[in-house]
Amino acid sequence: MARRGRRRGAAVSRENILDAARRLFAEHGFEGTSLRQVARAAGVDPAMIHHFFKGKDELFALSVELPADPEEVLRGVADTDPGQRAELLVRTVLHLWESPAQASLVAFLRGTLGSRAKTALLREMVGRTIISRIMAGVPGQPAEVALRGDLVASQMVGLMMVRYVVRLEPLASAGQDEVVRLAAPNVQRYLTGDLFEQGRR
Amino acid sequence: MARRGRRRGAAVSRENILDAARRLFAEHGFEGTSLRQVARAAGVDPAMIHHFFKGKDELFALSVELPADPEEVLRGVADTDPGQRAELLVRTVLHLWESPAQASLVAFLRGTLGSRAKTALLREMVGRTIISRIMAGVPGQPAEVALRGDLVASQMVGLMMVRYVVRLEPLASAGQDEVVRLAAPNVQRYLTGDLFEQGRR
DNA sequence: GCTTTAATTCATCAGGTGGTGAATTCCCCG
DNA sequence: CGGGGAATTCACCACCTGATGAATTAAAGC
Repeated sequence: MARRGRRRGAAVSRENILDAARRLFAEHGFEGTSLRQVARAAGVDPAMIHHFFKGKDELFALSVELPADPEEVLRGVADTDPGQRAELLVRTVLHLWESPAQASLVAFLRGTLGSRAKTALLREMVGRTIISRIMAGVPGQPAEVALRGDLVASQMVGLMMVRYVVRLEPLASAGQDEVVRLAAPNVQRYLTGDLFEQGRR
Repeated sequence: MARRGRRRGAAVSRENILDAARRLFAEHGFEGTSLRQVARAAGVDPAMIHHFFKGKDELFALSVELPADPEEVLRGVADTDPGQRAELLVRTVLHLWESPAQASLVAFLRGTLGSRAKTALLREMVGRTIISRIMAGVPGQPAEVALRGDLVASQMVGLMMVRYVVRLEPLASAGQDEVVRLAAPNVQRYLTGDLFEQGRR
């Protein structure tokens, strides 16, 4: 059934492989996904993967690479007044996660959280690149701002995990606007609020 | 060097295997860890694992099983006035994660988040068991309480991820008391605060 | 139209995977 | 002290893993 040699028509196998890889990595993680599964899902011989990519690592890197440049996505956020930045930040992140990029993002998290070695990559990326952009222009001593950044990250990461990875209901099905309304005030406190207030409410 | 037959002295191999499994599952996740690696780390023949456990699944389940019964750990929390429950909740969870159980907990998360199938397990467990205990006695309509529970979970999960799995600095090294002071007010808002407040601070 | 280049499959490799059955050695109970 | 049962290792099994090199076919460039 599968004749040998080049197929007729446009050459789309490379993209098919990337699509299949995205899906499978998102479902089963990095080590839980085999090249043969990917090839089968893409309707292609396993050797094609090595023809197009150097190996499993490169396939993973290219298929789940962040489909959007964090700098670009967060540009608007960094330009907003820190005192009202939270709402836009939450909205922007939700928007990104509900785009076609979702499979890549889940795959990235699943593959990346799977092992300690890969987690280091995520730490560098989230830590230095993303957080620093989110915190740009926030007043305060550097040490304090860094701590605030981690706290913001903790809330955002938790939101992504619960809503998109674990999919806890009813939060997973809540509307985007509702989630923004619910979470933004907490994020805002981490960003610029009084961290040492006593006996609120 | 390794003689055949039973070793002299006390029989500790079973515990050695469990310890090694905990460590390796925490570092490399479920599929990233092989039985032979575990056996090697435990200084034992691979066949021992099948002698003591039914297979890799049971080894994983037993080695990373929650070392503390959620019901017991959260008992004090559920008994506290909901209006001041957040501080105790955060403190309790931090305490648990800084106990010897940490390796098991990280292993549980790593193994569990690795694939979609295993994530369902976590969803059931966190969703029905843990959250319902945390939210016991919180006033409000069931649907609203469920949503509040998910929000609390999002902050707690994010905190665990950032502090213990990804280990973002400076949050990872912050003192327990400080983290409680920083995060508890936000958790409290999710628990019993006004979720629809406008233009705070 | 011919040649170069890329896409595709096949056959195969060395090594790792989880798992099994039997043989050997020791502990513990009677 | 004798014997039953548990602990331990060995020798395998069938299968899957990522990877390679050569052979075949089609598209692209001239």
